[in-house]
Amino acid sequence: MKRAGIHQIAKLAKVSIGTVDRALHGRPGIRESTRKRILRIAKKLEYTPHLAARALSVGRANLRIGICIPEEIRFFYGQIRAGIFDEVRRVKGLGVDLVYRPVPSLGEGEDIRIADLLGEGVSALIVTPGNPKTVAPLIEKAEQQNIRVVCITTDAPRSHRTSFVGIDPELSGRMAAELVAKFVPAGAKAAVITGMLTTEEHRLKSLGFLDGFRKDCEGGAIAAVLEAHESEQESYGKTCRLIAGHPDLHGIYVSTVNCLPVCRALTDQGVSGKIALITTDLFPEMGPYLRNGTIMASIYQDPYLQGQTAVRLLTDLLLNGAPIPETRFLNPAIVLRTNLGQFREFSHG
Amino acid sequence: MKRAGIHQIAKLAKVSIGTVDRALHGRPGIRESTRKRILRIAKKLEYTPHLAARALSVGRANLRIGICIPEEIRFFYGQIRAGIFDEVRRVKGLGVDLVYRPVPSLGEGEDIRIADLLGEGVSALIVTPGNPKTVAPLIEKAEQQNIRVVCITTDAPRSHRTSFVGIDPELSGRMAAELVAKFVPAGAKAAVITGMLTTEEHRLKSLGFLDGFRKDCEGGAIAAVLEAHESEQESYGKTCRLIAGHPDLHGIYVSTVNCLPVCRALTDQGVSGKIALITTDLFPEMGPYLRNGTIMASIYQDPYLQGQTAVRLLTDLLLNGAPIPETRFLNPAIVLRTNLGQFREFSHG
DNA sequence: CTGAAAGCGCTAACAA
DNA sequence: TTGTTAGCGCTTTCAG
Repeated sequence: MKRAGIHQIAKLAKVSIGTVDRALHGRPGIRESTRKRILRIAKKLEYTPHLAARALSVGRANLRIGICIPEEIRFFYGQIRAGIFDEVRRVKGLGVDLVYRPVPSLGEGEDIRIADLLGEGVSALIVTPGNPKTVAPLIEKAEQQNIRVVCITTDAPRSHRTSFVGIDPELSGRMAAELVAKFVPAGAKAAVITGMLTTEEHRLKSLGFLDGFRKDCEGGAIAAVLEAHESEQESYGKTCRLIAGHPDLHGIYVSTVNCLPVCRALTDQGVSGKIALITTDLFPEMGPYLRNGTIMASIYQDPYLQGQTAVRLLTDLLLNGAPIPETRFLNPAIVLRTNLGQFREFSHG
Repeated sequence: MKRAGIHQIAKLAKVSIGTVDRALHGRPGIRESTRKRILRIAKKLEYTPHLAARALSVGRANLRIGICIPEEIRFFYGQIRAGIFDEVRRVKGLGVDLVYRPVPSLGEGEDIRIADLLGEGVSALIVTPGNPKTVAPLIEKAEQQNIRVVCITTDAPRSHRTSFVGIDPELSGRMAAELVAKFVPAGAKAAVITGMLTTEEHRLKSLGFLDGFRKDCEGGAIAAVLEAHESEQESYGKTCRLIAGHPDLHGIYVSTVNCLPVCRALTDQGVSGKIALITTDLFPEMGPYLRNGTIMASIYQDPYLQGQTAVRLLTDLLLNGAPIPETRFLNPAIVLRTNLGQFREFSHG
């Protein structure tokens, strides 16, 4: 059987297609009773709009997605960007387009950018809130204007954003713990090097690791949880002291992207390969350390997939009316020496 | 600036849109010289067809993709199927549709199914060749009719299929080796349990493991490479004997999906958790063994992503004219206890 | 408040 | 060999 169209509905309702259109889209200038009637018929007929027809009729850009992410294209955000752009390109034919308003770095002037986007008539937003507190009101405002916002990588917890795409930080920590626990002997000591524990994400990763390690490693102990505050020097120094102070240390989990100082410290102290080092994310400079065994494995957030997924959630929702999950945790990938070449960071330059 | 359309071209070439259409699509009834001229103009204008318009005009099914995969929906192939169907649904609006002609099990009557599909006017094919030798000629025939065929999961090496989507078996083996090597002490013994070594895929997985283990595990040795021929009994029996005969065995890699007998053998012999067991793929029955540590990790082929990727390659090629890689190796995922819930097999029932 | 009609860019059938 | 024309299903504008 053929799919019902707007004409079909019009005929059954004994109105014109114009009226049907008004009813379907909540446009003004129609009596409430006729709208009800039309909607009922549409439902009965399981009407779904013909997207190609709509795209054709409305011309360019049926659904504009605003993007506000950091401009730093070198690694992580560049991958997110690529994932978003690639996915949008695939559905351009359906009238999807994007408005790219990046910020120079995470959180830098994002309020202005997002406010701009709201003014540009987008119907959806993808953002990495750098400063959730100041961004939250903007998100509220957007959602009230019926602009769906999807947070990516970092969430805006106190807002009513439509969805979040990213990884589950606690799971990241647990995976790291499981790997360490399997690599080290029972009763071993391990340590966590993180950013600032006041940051929710870092706190959860640590927590996940701590709890996971306690359960996975019989008789294991946590030597320390160090806050490196994303500082290279601090990271290096604290790691050196950690190693010196704990000759029986067998595992280290670095929960931030800032793992190079730790690698250098391990190398300099001559314990590269002796201590199971689990890191986070992936960028080219990590290559040598993964290859020579300093880094045993890395928990990879798959930024490209995050970008792709964010766009998919939105188009599935806005084009096909698919349900959208409130949060979408992606499966962290595990980077080893052998599969290094499989990751975009290492195969696409 | 606005994108050039068929009208624009017609005006510049001083012909009608009908003629432009003929030129653009290699339809008959046009002088070669005018076709050349029109094509040149189109190129200069960077003409890209408006897919929505095309889909609308041509009505249902602009690009029909034929699917011939095993019907066994329980696990692996069910995931492939889901990936394919989901992805097709997302571009249905662009006139993409599929013709599903499954075989009961791998290779069973696939020639007939594929031949059927060729007769049904599809313009692309996604197949899992069960018997590459007999399928290859059909693939040749299809490609000669300008039907692009993508092999999925298993390749048809001697054919000119347009692309292959799956994992690199050798890499699978290497990853397993890296994991085992990291889990066991130096000088440890490991074994491989595989299907039939005459099968290319099994041979390559074993090879990858053997070579990888030799390099990754200092002083390590391979205790045995057992062919279990996908038989439960054989698998169980051989594993028991393997364990009995090698008290110093520290690692086992099962390169087929048939890992349950091995798990049972390890459990029955009381070495569950003592021997690092790396398996392949994922299905619900593996859950308990992953949770209790009998299986240390599994190398997951991500069938859903394979299906999705196959469709994407085809639509990108046929709709957007994107280049298509001759082979597309996906990154095998690593299943651990902690991330078990992230996989579709365990979160979607 | 509702109806009628003109396209959107392309395909396909028919005319010349 | 080429031109003309009628839609595809929807949005939008202009009349009523």
